[in-house]
Amino acid sequence: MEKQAKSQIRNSRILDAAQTVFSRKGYKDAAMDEIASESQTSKGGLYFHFPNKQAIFLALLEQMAAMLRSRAESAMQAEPDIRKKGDVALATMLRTFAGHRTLTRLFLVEALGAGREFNDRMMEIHSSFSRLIKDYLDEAVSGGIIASLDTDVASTAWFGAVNQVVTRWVLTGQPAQLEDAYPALRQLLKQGIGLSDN
Amino acid sequence: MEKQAKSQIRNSRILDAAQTVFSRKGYKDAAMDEIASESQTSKGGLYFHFPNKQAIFLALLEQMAAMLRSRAESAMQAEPDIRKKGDVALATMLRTFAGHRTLTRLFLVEALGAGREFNDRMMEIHSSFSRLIKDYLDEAVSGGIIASLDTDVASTAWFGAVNQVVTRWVLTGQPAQLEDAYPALRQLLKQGIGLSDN
DNA sequence: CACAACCGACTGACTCGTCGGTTTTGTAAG
DNA sequence: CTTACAAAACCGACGAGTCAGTCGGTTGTG
Repeated sequence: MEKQAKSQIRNSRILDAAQTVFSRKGYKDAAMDEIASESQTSKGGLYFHFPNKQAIFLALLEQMAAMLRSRAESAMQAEPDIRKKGDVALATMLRTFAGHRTLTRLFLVEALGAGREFNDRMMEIHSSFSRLIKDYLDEAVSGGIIASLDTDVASTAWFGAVNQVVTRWVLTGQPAQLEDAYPALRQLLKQGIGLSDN
Repeated sequence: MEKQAKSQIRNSRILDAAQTVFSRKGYKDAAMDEIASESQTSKGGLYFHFPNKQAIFLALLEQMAAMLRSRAESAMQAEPDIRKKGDVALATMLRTFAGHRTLTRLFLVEALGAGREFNDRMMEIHSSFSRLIKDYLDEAVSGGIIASLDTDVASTAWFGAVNQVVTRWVLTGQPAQLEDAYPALRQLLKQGIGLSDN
């Protein structure tokens, strides 16, 4: 096997291991030694692939954010009916979270308290999602689908509502199937902006 | 001055200092030595009043939770109109958060990622607030004010929506006055459960 | 042979909690 | 009033452990 491919494999094995350890211990309590042994490598190997601990964590966050964003965006583009774009985005998000529980845990729980350095990055990621929602809401407003409203607060609130439902699921396991929350959440959000449930 | 009163003062001065340091550094990065010097005490003094670092943090969380709960509950009891109970509770919460920014930061940001030991306690606190909301929603449903809905998901989503708006305010300072988010948030939440804005 | 990839002992910095000792306070007898 | 004494409150040096990151050396591949 060529070098590059092998290195690539190591790289993602490290990320897998980091995901496991971070989500088991939290950011601060996760030791590089543990990530090393979990990924069948050594401390030196880790530091060959990543400059420091923070970079590994950020890579994981970026990975999750990219996955969520791309899936949500393509799902929305594939749906021509503006009224339904929000629905498919929500359904897609829930499905993606449901399929990546440990990454979700990192993304929603560990990342916030991991230290001041991460808050900026996390706020950017949060903003980018709120932005996605805000653009959708603005489009719906200008399209005359819904009445004018404070889309800044609304997108933040929407994001928070979904966030909390997912966080509860991650931490307590309720609802057993995350997707079960979809109908109620959908109605709540749509009605909140004055879109009748159809 | 008698012993007990002085001890009481020390105790709360320690909590004040801890609040400052925890919110400046986060839980893990906050050193007991720093809390000691900030509270004009010594390490030994700290450990005379509290068994360990965790206990100090939990005491702060409990303090914030108790304040929020009692204010919200008494505000709701003072309001006879069921339709308006939610409004006054929301307004009270926002006002309380706005008046205690550093405690809010601890409560919503630092506490989540502070370690596995805190997640259980935090989930209990979250639940107790969701419960408060759920009871209100259930009362409104059985009173025929609103149509039947999944109050579990709804209360979680409400909590999350408020949570996120407050968190954004804590981390980014938007909106400048937290209370400015009240009208939009109020309409969003009430409309979401099918209560026309009055 | 050159260079990427990898190894793991080691260092330096840090911090929780402890403990022996000191000061302050309340109390009560002289 | 003051002396005596116990208990509460407080002090800070230190033990013991942790862990991110380094570095000199090794292995494998083109």
